[in-house]
Amino acid sequence: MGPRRIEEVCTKCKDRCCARCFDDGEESIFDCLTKDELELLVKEKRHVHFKAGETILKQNTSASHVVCVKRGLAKIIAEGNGDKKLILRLVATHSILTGGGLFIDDIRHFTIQAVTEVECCFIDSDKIYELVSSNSQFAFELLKLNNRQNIQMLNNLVGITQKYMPGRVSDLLLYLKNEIFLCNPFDTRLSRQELADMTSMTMESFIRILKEFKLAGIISVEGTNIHILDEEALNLISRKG
Amino acid sequence: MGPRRIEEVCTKCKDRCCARCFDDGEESIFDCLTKDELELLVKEKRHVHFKAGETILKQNTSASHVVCVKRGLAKIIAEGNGDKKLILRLVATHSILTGGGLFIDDIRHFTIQAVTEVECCFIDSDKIYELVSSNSQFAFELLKLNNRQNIQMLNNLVGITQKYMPGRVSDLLLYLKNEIFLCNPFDTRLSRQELADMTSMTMESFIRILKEFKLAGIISVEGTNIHILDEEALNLISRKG
DNA sequence: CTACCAGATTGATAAATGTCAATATTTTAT
DNA sequence: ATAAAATATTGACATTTATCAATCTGGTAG
Repeated sequence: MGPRRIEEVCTKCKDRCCARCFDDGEESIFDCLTKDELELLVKEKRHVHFKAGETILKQNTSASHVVCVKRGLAKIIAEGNGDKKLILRLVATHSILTGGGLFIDDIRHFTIQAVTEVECCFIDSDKIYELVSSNSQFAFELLKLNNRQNIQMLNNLVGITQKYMPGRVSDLLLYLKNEIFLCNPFDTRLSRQELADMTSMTMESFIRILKEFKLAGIISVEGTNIHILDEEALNLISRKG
Repeated sequence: MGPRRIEEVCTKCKDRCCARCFDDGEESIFDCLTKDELELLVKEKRHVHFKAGETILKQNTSASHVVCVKRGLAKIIAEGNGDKKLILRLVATHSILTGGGLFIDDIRHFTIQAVTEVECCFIDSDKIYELVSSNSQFAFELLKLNNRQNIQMLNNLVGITQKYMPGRVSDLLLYLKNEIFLCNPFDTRLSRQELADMTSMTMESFIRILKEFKLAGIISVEGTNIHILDEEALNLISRKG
């Protein structure tokens, strides 16, 4: 009944999948599960591979599964009327994604799309329901995760509604460096349009602000590669609005 | 051990307080609690009265309590740099308010302020922790409530970032009628500044849009009293952006 | 009743942001 | 390698929104 047994259930994935998905030292909401519960979770889950650009979950479809991203980078998009879209946040390795409507209307409230190649697992929502009922520590962890994500998104959106474009671009660059890529020259793999969609401005406006920052010596840019040269300047611009 | 016993614990409030706060036919996340659990929740809670304009909870203070609004209207504010503020939503009777940071950093992420006179109860956060641990149905209800509120706020903010002012004002008017006051000529009790803060625009701009709507015969306005004459027009403007 | 005060309204103007079209650059397919 | 397509950049201009100052309004203290 050790982890070995659990791993065998999923025949598709060899490396860090299944039980060990969530057993790599990173904090995880699954840490609190017993072996049996983990086995329940992992049984019948499906392992899926997405190419860059593919849609993982589509807004307004039925939310029968949650998704665990195992490898790669994905973006969470709120789609509005017309082709307006707002990228709410990026998702890197080892996150659980519910699509927003879990426990309520079972409708997804955002679209999730692969930025790079993405490997992930689909788990039945029902399993999550079961675990919330049977394991209060798990419910607690899920509450924490939800709250943390929502506060982050909220702060982000409040910034977008209250700051001028340079402040928003500063916030985005700092977010990318400090919360997503965790290193300094970083390769976003994101198009200008996608970066603009993270700040709620047009691509042209975004490019102009980026150019200003380049001319001011605050950053250097090479394709999708960004190097922050003067982080303090960005902090200042962010605070000033 | 009936409800009477529980009610006696709180000596301050006579009418629909304590156990009966949440026993009036409205759905409530407390419905799933046993009598004993309700008693635990209600013991040591404090009943507080606020005058219009007073701050109930202040952003960035420690989140040692949650608040149940029993009567009156309150607003939830995200305070930004400077005096910038964004009113995220209004809160009417019988809602539980956590201030946002529950279970995470125990810091409040918004300010809650009374619009009219407000009566509410303060409950120790610890009690909520205990109940989440001991009653999985309660954890579930709390998850649902959180998700519902967050999706609503998110949709609202996405609208604000993607629509021009007339669309945002339309959304606000429809929100006030359909989700807060639930009747048609309705008295908001909110100043022009507060209404503007709900749409992330300046007071002057808000007044101008309101005037346009008046001239177009879509609404009539008398002080803080608003009458929606042509809801379809508002829906149209909302959709169009 | 009168003078005051806060909130509401209006107008003129400036600033921020978006739109559209032209051009440059990079990527992809052949 | 070369052509075609997609993405990025730039510029001129239009639109949206904010800012600032002046005026109006209704309520209230004296």
